[in-house]
Amino acid sequence: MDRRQKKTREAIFKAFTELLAEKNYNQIAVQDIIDAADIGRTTFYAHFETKDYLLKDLCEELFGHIIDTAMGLPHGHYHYSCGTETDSVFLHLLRHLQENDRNILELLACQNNEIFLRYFKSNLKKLIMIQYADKGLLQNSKLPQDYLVNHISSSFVETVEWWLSHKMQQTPEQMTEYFLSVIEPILRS
Amino acid sequence: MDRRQKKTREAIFKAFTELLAEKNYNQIAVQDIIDAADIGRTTFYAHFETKDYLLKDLCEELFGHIIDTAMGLPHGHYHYSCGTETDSVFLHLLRHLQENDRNILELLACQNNEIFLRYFKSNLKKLIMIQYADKGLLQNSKLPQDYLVNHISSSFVETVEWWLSHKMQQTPEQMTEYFLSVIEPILRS
DNA sequence: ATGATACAAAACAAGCTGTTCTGTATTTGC
DNA sequence: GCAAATACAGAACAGCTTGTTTTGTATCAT
Repeated sequence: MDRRQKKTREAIFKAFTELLAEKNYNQIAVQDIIDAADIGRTTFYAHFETKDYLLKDLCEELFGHIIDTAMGLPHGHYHYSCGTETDSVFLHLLRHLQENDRNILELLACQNNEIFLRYFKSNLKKLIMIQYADKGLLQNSKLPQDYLVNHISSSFVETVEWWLSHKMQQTPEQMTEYFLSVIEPILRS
Repeated sequence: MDRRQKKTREAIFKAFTELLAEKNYNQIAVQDIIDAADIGRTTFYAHFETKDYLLKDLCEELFGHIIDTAMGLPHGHYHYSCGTETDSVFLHLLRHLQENDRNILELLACQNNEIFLRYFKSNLKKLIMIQYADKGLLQNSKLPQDYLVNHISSSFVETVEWWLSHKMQQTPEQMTEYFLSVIEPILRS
């Protein structure tokens, strides 16, 4: 990709992220992003058709990255103690979040975080399907599988949200324990 | 309250609700609401400072009503078999939703439903505190109480959302069973 | 009946949007 | 290295939305 394109694209993402940390999504004008990114008006519209598409692209880049690394795909950054059986993907995810990779925390904690949480949840579902379906844990229950998957991913997202609202004072290990103690009893039923 | 005020206020709510059923919140202009409600421009701004405040007021009226009736407060409409011990408040709520009181379903199923689900969840928390805290069920667990309350209310909201996404083909009783089988194991721990 | 209140209509400045045009800088292919 | 392609800046634009102001009319409460 053209060096210039990449540069402006990231400048827009950066400006947008910073604005989201202080303002509501609805209250951010395209003009604000243009000013903050210090680019020409034409340039923005050359990259993104509209503000909504910008958000969509940002989310895909963000959560694609997060989920990929959680699934152990190579990404050239330090891999914690993954590989251990007891180390759940969820602990890995929480550590990843704590590291605040790509300023994702600002976005998850900002107003209108529903937008990001929705993407987060959507990507989590895929992850959970892979993680649990193989082991047959989703079959044991009397509940419909998609209800269960939805419940698990929602619960994880809520756990993250709760963690953020408590300023992440708990350790990732502690949060994993909370989450698992709310989820595991159901899988055994 | 003045008869005229009440009339326009409800005309605005009605127009807004109908617009939300077909359009995204962001895509609805104040002008659209004014046109749909068939009122003067000045009148709208005399009632609501901005579109966001309109939404806020609508939510408060809506969920205040829902939660009040769920808690058994008198509201002059048919009360199902409430009073029975096994009849949970949640079943009552689901039946209430199925009845589609005040077109709340359109709002919960529309785009940008996060706005309403947020209010829904917030009101549910109060309800759950009252419902469970008295019985000491929230103390048994090793989990922080507010984590637990958050988890329960979120799970209920997610249950409703799942129900809606499946076009409410399940009975309220069935949905209550799903919900309780996901929640009760935790309360017994 | 009368003063207060709610509303309608129109006009207004200000701001945002998305596009188009012209001209400049940078990159890529050869 | 040169030339064509590409990315960008700046300005100007029509169209729309917003929130306010002004003037005048209808309805309510007492």
